[in-house]
Amino acid sequence: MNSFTEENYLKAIFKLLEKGEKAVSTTALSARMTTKAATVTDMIKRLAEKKLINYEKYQGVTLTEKGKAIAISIIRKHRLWEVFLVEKLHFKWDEVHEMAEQLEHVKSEELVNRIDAFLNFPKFDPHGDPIPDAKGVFNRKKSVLLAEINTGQNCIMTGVVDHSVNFLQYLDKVGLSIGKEIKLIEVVGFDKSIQVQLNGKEKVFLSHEVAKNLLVNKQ
Amino acid sequence: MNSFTEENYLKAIFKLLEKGEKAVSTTALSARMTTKAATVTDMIKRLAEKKLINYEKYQGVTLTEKGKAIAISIIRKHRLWEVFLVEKLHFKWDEVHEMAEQLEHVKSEELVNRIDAFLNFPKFDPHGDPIPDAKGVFNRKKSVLLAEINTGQNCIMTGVVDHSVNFLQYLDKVGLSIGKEIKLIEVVGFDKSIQVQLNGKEKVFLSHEVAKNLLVNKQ
DNA sequence: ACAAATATTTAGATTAGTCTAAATATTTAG
DNA sequence: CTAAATATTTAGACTAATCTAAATATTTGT
Repeated sequence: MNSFTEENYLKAIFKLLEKGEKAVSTTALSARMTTKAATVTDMIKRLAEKKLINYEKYQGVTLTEKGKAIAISIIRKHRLWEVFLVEKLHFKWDEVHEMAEQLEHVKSEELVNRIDAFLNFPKFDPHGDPIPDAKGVFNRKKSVLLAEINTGQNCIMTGVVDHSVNFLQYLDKVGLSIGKEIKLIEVVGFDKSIQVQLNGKEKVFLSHEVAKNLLVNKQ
Repeated sequence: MNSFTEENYLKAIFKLLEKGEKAVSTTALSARMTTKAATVTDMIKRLAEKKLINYEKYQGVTLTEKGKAIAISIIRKHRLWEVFLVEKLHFKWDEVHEMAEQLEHVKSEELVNRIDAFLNFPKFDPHGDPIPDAKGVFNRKKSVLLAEINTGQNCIMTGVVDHSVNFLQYLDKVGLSIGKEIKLIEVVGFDKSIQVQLNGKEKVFLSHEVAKNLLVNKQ
């Protein structure tokens, strides 16, 4: 079994690799982990020993398949717990990170899969980040706020920022729900309200306030 | 902050003290923690240093108020998580211990209190053990052994003494579970086995050994 | 009561994860 | 292209939690 620290290093390496570099430097990792470079060198030697990362002196590291699978499973647990904390325990989306950092290390595949089912297999966490499935497969695109996309862009609604009953009821009324296709027709400069087309059919107007609270995935 | 290990020692000391002794010996603790006596001596020195336990060489240990409060908070978390796992994720009551052992160390008072509310403030865990409230007060309504009640008495099952997988699986099979109504029909003098009626319906025979391991609240 | 048995502590070692300081390798700028 | 700047690794040390072996204290049985 791997320690919390090892799991955290693997997660950090995964996230840094996701940014595009082909290998992660000791310095980048030490910044991410808020430890010293010497500490990172020690740790990556141990992870390489365990065949969780590929490491050559002075050349940075990459994940092996085994290491990558562990990193993804930690990310899956982190994001599912975040959904649980927000949806079921009504925490705000910006309060859950620290708790999820601890919960992600609870060791039980069965537990995380049951949480997944309990939450009805969510695809995105409350921050709009995609949740890998039980096989480690996930949609790599992060969701963005509807208020931040360009005219003409086609999207799929993936979540909300504001979880208030009022807001959810409003969405229901205008016909917006998770999975709905949304195309941005135009932005009105005056108040930044927008006109969108739903499922290639009805067009509706949404205030900037509403657009700031809707998460979408660009298509 | 205290480490997982420190929290586990405090919990173990609390449980051993509950058994009635006025101090916990190094040997008792080493058996409970499955570590060596020498390891326990090191650890209790550290806990005494932190003023979480009272310790005098060769005299065993007791908990300070501070240590007791921590132990109770760990027990509260453990039992609430067990209720969550059984009630919400539909685990069987004999599958949840290991997961709860990990979850009990997640640090957030707010989290455990919200879980408590989410579960509607349960008073007993799935094994029938009482759950301390947010102030550390146990519901002291002490359940009694089924073996100790009188013929004709109506009870509600609240827990078990023996937590072995074997015993819990046996109970499952005969249809006994927390909350079940049990009426004592008769005691057979020969071997002290008993006949009980469940929920005013089916009657079943239980050995004295089983009756000695079932906790009930008289109605 | 006192020797044998048992319990407890001390001493010295190990591993994971961290640090600082020094050594070495790589990258970059003139 | 080489010297300076930067990045990385090595060496040596520290703490928490554990161990074994040895020393010491307490308890028990005749």
